Amino acid sequence: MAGTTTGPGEAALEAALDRAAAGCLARGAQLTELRRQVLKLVLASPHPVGAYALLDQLRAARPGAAPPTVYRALDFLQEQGLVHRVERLNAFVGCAGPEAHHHCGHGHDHPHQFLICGSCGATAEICDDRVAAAVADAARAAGFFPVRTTVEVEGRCAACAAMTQAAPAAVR
Amino acid sequence: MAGTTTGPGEAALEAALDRAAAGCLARGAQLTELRRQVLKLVLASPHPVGAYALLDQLRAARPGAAPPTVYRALDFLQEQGLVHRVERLNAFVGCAGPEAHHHCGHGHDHPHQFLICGSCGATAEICDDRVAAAVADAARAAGFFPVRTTVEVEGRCAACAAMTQAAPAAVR
DNA sequence: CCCCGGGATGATATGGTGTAACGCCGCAGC
DNA sequence: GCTGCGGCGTTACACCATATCATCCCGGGG
Ligand SMILES: [Zn+2]
Ligand SMILES: [Zn+2]
Ligand SMILES: [Zn+2]
Ligand SMILES: [Zn+2]
Repeated sequence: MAGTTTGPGEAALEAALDRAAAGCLARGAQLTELRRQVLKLVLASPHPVGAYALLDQLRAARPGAAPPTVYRALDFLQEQGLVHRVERLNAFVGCAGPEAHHHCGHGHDHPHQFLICGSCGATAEICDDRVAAAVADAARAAGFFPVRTTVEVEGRCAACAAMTQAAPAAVR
Repeated sequence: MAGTTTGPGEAALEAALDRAAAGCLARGAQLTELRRQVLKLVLASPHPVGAYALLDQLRAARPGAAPPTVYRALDFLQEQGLVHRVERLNAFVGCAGPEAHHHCGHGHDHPHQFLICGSCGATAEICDDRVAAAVADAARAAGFFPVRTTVEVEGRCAACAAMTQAAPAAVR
């Protein structure tokens, strides 16, 4: 195994960044060096990462970086569908499947849901059309015109649930 | 009409507070004067209200109030299912139907979804079982054990959508 | 009566998150 | 060259949330 919880390997990471840059160009936008650096940090993190944590890491390469530096980059990356914000955590994650979603018919502003483990912090992105449809239906039934939907589920991931059952006392 | 966007009338408000107090007692908790004041402020607001806005209003009655004062009260009210937090807004709203939900089989920790108008700020709470079921199914299908679910839809309410269509330039 | 424990509140301090506003620079395009 | 615009640096500020310790009250035991 190359990296268990350390994120993707360096080579795969650079390849993903190149793909992201190409996608931006195709949409008439530009993945600048700064934005690329921020995206790299987000993708390299195994868990959602706060803006100020990104800022700390970013300062290694850019000593003058300040909050607006990273927030502007994150806004851009969100518009490009490369990064999502996790509202419950005030944190950011790389999109799990920017090109996989193209394959299943979704653009760069695709519906998504998060499964957040309250025990280990792991956050998984899923893309369930039934959920998206149910939410859109319920909203329209109330005379509402949905634009953007946030679905975040807090609970236990499979690994943590198994561990809790095996050794309940080991948590604390 | 008693109050269009000014929230419920004083009498209805006090009645709701009395019902809330009775519900708390039934669950072995106590709606103290402070908590009752905070709940009253939340219920009186036609829109989601931030903790510091509540604090400002609360100081009229309690000059010494500080952030922990209002946050502790809000935590209690959330546990009692009398108030919800809107993650996207970092704000709080009174639960739309604490006793209506009992009627349809939900306890004081009931599933709910928010429809947030990005134009006028109006936030409606709905309780759609199909949405709740779809989210729970999707989570379990991924081997995840859901505990608490957040569903928040940003878009346009019926009134704002109609207005935008009638006079597109009137927004700005 | 005194002591004690727990719940609620008061009070102070600090940390975390996000944005406004201004200015500079480089690069088209006229 | 001037201008418009996008990207970025820089400063300052506003808003959101929690940690920590002290105090008060009130019911239960000794
Ligand atoms: Zn995604
Ligand atoms: Zn876990
Ligand atoms: Zn509710
Ligand atoms: Zn509206």
